[in-house]
Amino acid sequence: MARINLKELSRRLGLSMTTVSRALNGYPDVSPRTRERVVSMARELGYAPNAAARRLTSGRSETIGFVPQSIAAYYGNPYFADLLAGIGETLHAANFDLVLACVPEGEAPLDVCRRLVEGRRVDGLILDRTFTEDPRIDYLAARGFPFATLGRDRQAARHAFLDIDGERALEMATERLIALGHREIAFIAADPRFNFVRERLAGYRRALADAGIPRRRSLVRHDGFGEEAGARAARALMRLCPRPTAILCIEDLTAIGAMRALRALGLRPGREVSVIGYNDIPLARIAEPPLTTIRMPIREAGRRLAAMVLALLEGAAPADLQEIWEPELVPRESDGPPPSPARGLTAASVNGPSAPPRRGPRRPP
Amino acid sequence: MARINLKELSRRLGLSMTTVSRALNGYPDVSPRTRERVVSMARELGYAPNAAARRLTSGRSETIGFVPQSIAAYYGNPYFADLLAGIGETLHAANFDLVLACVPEGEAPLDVCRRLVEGRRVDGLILDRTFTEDPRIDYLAARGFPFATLGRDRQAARHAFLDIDGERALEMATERLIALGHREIAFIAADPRFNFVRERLAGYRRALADAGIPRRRSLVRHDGFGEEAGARAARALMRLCPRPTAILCIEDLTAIGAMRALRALGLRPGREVSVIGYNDIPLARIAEPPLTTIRMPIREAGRRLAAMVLALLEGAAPADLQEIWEPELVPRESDGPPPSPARGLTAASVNGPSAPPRRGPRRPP
DNA sequence: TTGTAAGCGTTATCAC
DNA sequence: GTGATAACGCTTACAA
Repeated sequence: MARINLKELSRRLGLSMTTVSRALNGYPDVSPRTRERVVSMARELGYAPNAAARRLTSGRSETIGFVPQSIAAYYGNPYFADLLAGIGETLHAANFDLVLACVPEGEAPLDVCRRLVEGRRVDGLILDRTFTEDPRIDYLAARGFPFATLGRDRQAARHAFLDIDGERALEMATERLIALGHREIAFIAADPRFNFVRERLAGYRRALADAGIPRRRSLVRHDGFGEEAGARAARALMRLCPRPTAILCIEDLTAIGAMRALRALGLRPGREVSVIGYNDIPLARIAEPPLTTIRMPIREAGRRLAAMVLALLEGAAPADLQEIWEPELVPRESDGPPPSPARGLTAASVNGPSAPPRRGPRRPP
Repeated sequence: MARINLKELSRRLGLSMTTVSRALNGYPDVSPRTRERVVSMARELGYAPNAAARRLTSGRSETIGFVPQSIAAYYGNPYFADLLAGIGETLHAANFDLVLACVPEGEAPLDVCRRLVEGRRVDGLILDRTFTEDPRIDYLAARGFPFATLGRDRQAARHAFLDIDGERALEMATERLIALGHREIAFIAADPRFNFVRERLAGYRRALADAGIPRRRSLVRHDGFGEEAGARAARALMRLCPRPTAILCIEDLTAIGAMRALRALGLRPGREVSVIGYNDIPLARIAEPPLTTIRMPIREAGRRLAAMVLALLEGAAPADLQEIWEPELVPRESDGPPPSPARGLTAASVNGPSAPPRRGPRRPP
């Protein structure tokens, strides 16, 4: 089956390429009869415009790139598929392609961005897990290239972003622990070059400050993601004096590793030591004990990010495309009052009134 | 910074576009001095060829598409990122882009393939989780379009594929249970339209047949993926008479759900009832008890699939690009002899000699 | 309402 | 070795 092109299609119709093109692309100045003839013959012959030609002429690639900081950082994170599905489904509806840029180890995400931008392979980009000093952002912002990030950063004022408020999330989690009576609250964090890590640290610190609890540096660790890191950090924390009675974790697997290490030390998570995770992966619900954690509407976030980039291409101003969504704290059984409560609160009295009111995320139009 | 194109670059060099193009693309008939001048000035001016123009002229898109049967089927599966990373990294090295096609619910994967193929958006495709009757395959094979699948199917003789041998995996797992003394062995499978499900069922049946154990239809269920499905299926299986003493599962989350349901019934997984999973997700190692399961080198598989498609574009014959890799059984603690052993075997005597010799996967050249 | 013709930025085919 | 020049298949002023 020889592929048919516009020239051949219009020849068979006895029309000019111009008219056929216009009929197919929905321009108004074509008579209804002509349009109908064109459309039906195009369908019959299986005509599909050559994307390269269309892109060359129009100057638009109808493609959006997604450049993860590192796909490796998503290993074991079951929500990567969700994020991609959200992005992809929105782009698909707009007839855009999604190019997934994989940054191999040893290569810089910036170089991958460059290749995409300078070769005009994409019309816009989506970035995630930005660094405090992120060359991708400097580069794109300097060129005025359309892009949106998942998460805020220092330059956020200048570009589109969607942040699921990690600062607020850790503030909520920390407040919850404080209300339960904890005062020695540890945080197993990760590389603070990640903006989302810094953000969550800020929430933790703010809650402590608001409660008048002095910070102890040794309670904050940067062991990072995964179960092993969590276990290692928990063991180290349990050697401190005084020992923390609660541990916040940068993500659920870290928390689950921490809980495992605690059990191995004869400490029951949720009783002797409280643990709170982040992400609400499926495992969180069935962990022992079920993990109190933070839920993020990640699929929805993917959709919105894609919609933001498309809006930028339509001329929207970045300043109008900046959203911060409220995360949701999911109370389960891995936290509770400290062994010798400083105040007389129960888990119930905390779950009740201070359960966070859920503000639904704003939807794309 | 105005984007510079070939015309402008050659004007500044005082050379023709032809020569510059040839110098840049490594053609032999350019003098070394000229090439050097061209390359250095191109770098200096930040010249990057326009992808659309290049694609239009060359007829190649330098893009490979990946069309998952459904991204939704990967939710909660932490290895999706691994597969993509493997594919992406190999394509990147060949200077190819990866288009991830998301098939929204309600749309047919075939239509997504069509769009990519007929718009010449991709030079080749990678498919996964093929169906027994898979219109994507019929379509691509009929057109002679280059593609490779993750997993075999009925038409496998005609196209490139890489299969991590699910039939062998389930045969191994079933043999292991038989050697431990089990005879009532159940299988919680999934929709048998998936070739990988049928394949695994075949391995299960072959092992039973080889051991002279008659099949019982009620021992095979098709509840599908995820923890809930596993729990439901396990409860149903435990109502059977005689009750199965072992349960094979289509994937780890299913197995973990089954174990949960068993515990709720007062049955200890690995003691009263053996359970074996599939995939070796991180959770498998830390489940209670740690789950015996099948490990797949999924990242490596992604790399090899990408390499296969690239080889097809170089003219390789599909028949030379068909590989079946040996999976690896990871023995842990969720299986053991049945409560009243038919024969006197211990778990140790099974783990020892019949632990599968690992044939390493063949590597891409 | 329809048609003509000029690009878009490359690569490939020839000559020189 | 190098350089005109013609595709590639489409969109879009501009004309009719």
